[in-house]
Amino acid sequence: MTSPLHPPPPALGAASNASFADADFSATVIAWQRAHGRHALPWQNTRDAYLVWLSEIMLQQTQVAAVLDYYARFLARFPTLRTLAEAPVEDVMAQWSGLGYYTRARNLHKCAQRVLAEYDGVFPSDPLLLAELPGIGRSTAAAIAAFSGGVRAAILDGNVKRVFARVFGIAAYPGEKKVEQALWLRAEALLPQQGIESYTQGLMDLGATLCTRSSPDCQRCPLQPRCVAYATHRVKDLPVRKPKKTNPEKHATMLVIIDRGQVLLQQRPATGIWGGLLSLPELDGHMPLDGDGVPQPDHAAIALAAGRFGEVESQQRLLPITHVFTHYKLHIVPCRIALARRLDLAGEAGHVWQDGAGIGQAPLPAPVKKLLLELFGDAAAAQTRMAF
DNA sequence: CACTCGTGGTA
DNA sequence: TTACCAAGAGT
Repeated sequence: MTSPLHPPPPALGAASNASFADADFSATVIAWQRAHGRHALPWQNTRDAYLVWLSEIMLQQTQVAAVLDYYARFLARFPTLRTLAEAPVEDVMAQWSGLGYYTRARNLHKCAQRVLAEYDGVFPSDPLLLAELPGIGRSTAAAIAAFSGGVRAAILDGNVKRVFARVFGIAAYPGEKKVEQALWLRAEALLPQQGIESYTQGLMDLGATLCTRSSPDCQRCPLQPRCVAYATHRVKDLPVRKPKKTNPEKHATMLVIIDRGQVLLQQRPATGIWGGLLSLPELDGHMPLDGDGVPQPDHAAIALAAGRFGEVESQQRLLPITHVFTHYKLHIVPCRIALARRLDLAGEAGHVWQDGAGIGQAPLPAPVKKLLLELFGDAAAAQTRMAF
């Protein structure tokens, strides 16, 4: 049986780790980074662990272009670790609204509070200690330690996995435990003795700018002479794709209950999709299926659900929205409901009336915020822009 | 360990 | 349009 790794991994143990050592590899990456890498990103050219940490959390599974605006706005609102730790979590969620993976925002807040309480507001420099903090895993801990403290520690993010898979010709799915373990061994063994910051940034930059998933620029790559995938014409086939599975489709009816320029919002549970965000109340219970098997709530069911909040004056089905997640597709049928008389919300825990003008600042999921901004017109959108 | 968790860009 | 997936972590 042949190993998917190239060259075949030796027996486990410290000695096998050392067998991957290759000073020329790191020297090549470092030289390339200093000449052609990125040096002007907002979170670079600093050793402030707060600035580095925030960027690393935002950049988890999120591309640089999507982070830039959020990073600037977040720091304008929370310029220091203390301001973040002492802020209400709702404010943190509002700043994160639209960026996705909202557990990151809750863990960010928790982490700030723990660093303040346990480390007097100063991040530890040891990656093992960093990795014990909420939201910081092994790779993120290494990146923070390397960039903010010059600590020699290995990262293993999507960029590194892709570069390694190609350069070393690793023809196995990197998400598989055994393969990932082997990748960590290489990552540790290839670390340079000097210049950990340039090396770490260089791996990220190579993956992000040259060794991209699609249409990589091998002609400009400093690792091309030693790239197994390039030599064997397998660049397009590596890294091995994740085994695909068919994603389910889900349906939700959202109630857009409007009264006197306000819309009714409901706090979502802390866990699960859009955890901890505000959103529109959803219609639960069984709904009759139409010809395509799509649940279609009838007017009576909608009126019954909305009746908890007031006397329904009118209701109107809005255009359906399809929102695609990584692992399923959600079909939203929004239903606009006008109230003739509003009941008080005592006994309706987690519900709140939101001014139309404040929608842009509310901690809402992206599709819900988009829908409401359209419904409430340019006034709410203008208010959003003014706030920044 | 397999699964969950957002959003926007790309082909 | 559909499918894929990017500076991963938590469960």
